[in-house]
Amino acid sequence: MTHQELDGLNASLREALGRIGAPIPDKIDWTPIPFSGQWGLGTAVCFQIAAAEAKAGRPGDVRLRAAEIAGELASRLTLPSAFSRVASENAYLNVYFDTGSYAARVVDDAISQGPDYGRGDAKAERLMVEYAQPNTHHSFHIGHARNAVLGESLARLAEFAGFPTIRASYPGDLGLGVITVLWAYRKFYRGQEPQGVHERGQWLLKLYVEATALLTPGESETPEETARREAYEAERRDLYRRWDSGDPEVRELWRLTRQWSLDELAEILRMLGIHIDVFFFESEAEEPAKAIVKELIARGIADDERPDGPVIVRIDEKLGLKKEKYRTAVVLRSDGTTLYLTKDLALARQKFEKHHVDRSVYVVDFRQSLHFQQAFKILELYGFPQAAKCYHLAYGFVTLPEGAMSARKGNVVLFKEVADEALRRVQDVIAEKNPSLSPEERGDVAAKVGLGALVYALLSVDNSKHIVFDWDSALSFDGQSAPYIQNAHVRANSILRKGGSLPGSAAYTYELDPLEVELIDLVSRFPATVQQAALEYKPLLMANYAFELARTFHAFYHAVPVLQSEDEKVREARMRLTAATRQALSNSLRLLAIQAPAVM
RNA sequence: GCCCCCGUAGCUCAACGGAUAGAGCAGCAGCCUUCUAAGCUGUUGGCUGCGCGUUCGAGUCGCGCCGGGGGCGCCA
Repeated sequence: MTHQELDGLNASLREALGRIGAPIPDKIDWTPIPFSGQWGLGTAVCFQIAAAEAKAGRPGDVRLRAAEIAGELASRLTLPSAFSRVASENAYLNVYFDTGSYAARVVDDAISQGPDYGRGDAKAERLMVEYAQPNTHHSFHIGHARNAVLGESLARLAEFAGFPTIRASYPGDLGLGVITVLWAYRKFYRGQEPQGVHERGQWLLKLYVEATALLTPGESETPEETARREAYEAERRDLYRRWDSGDPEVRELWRLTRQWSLDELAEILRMLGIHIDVFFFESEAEEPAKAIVKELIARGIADDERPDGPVIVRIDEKLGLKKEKYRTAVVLRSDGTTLYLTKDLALARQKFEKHHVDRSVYVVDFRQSLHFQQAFKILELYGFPQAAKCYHLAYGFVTLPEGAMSARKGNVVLFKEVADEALRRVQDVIAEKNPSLSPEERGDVAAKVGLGALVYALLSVDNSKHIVFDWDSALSFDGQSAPYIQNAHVRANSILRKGGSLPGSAAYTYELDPLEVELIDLVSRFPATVQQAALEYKPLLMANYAFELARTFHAFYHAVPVLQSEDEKVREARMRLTAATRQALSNSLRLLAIQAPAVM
């Protein structure tokens, strides 16, 4: 649907409205008609007109009158050439495309544009997605995976939709948790270093769990235990001081162990197909954060209550709100040290000024909603115009059936464990379903399908909802799942491989099967879905689209012969439709950060 | 006390203010000498938490309840 065609259609409609003496609305919305075997656009303007007439005093039933208007319009509308038929149905005015020419255009576009099919026009605004920001000295669990996958899919969608896009990560590399690990390392494991990227990363989590147990008051401690714990606690505090003052030995150990975490993170990101452009470290935000607080005080936005209190911003008061909503935020402790919020303000400024970001998306769990609302409002008060385009993509937790995951208690499901298990399960399925695959192919397919299943399970639930992690549903290979979509891609691929060279063009002038029309319809909607998913920051829309497309293709595959078509012209047209579908499937999966294997 | 999120089929979830609220899982009945059965077809299943309002039209928007979760001055 081009702008010219839509304009032409609207012009004819306005003319027809004029002829029947009806008021002409400012804006006419056309939406796809619910699928009925032929494909077109419908508008509900008749409802609006009938409602307006009723309001002006015309008696009678609005719905009947709308149907009457639709009927009159249908008989008087001069149809632009792209359309073949106009009808009044359920008081809607529907126009139907010339299916043949439209189908050919959709299929030709998808095939000729290939991996770029659906790419949006370049946009002026620069967008940054901040995600994959786990704390160091921990290991990457399934909740972090939800974050990483959401952010990556969003970044891919935004980029493909036309936004210059920067991927940013903000690891938390300081704080009591980090110091706790360092303490345990120096106390019990000095000089040790497990071999293997994941082993080292996971080992730090083990240290953290052990240390936390030793430092947490027990239920019935003996006096000796209490004394020991308090001694440990004093050591940890001392270590924190030494880290803070820049003690070379402590800093060196911190950097070394931090690198272990970052190495593991890099490996996991590689598995997920994620490349981060910019790393911001929390430990590097301290000074810029202090600087911004000074400015906030100087501008009268922040109130300095030191030495009796901290530096605060009374946000509601500054905004003139009567009810408490954004409340009061502390931006600097009374001892002059910064907080998470302070660092986020400094980080935002760096994003705006150094990276020239116009839209800034933060993929962070929903518990931090107030934190981000406060941060965005303070940025607005400061005067950053980009503050209005800061968006917190809040997502719900991944919990276990028995309750929340807790790194402290050590009951976390690590991403790597799930990935390994996914691989094992896919290998089993391959052995059963497709034993002819070579060992090399098996490994490759298992990685794509296993990880794909996990990624899809995390993306196909609205980000506002919690996910209860369950091995069987997270690694489901049936129904609404990545393997189902990948399998549709593989089947299309298989047809095309057997069909020989793809015909350069084909006509859709024969009587199309309803499944062919539906397939063409879905393929044609891909570009609009990209835009909507990117602009609304909702990878879920793409996840749903990919499933719909795969489902329709599977049905088509069973009901409609392609290579076995008796008519050569029909065979060519269906081969091209299969190729167009394969392209839309492949592009959709790519935007979900899921790989599409050629065989499975 | 205030703020935010969620409530749709037995379970897990979809649905630009628009046409008969849809999928998957689970259940039941079928389909592999035919392009990969990780598939397809059929079938069972609903006062969209409750009430009022706005609208030609509400699962969707507004207000008020109920239930669940989260957050609220020196944690991150």
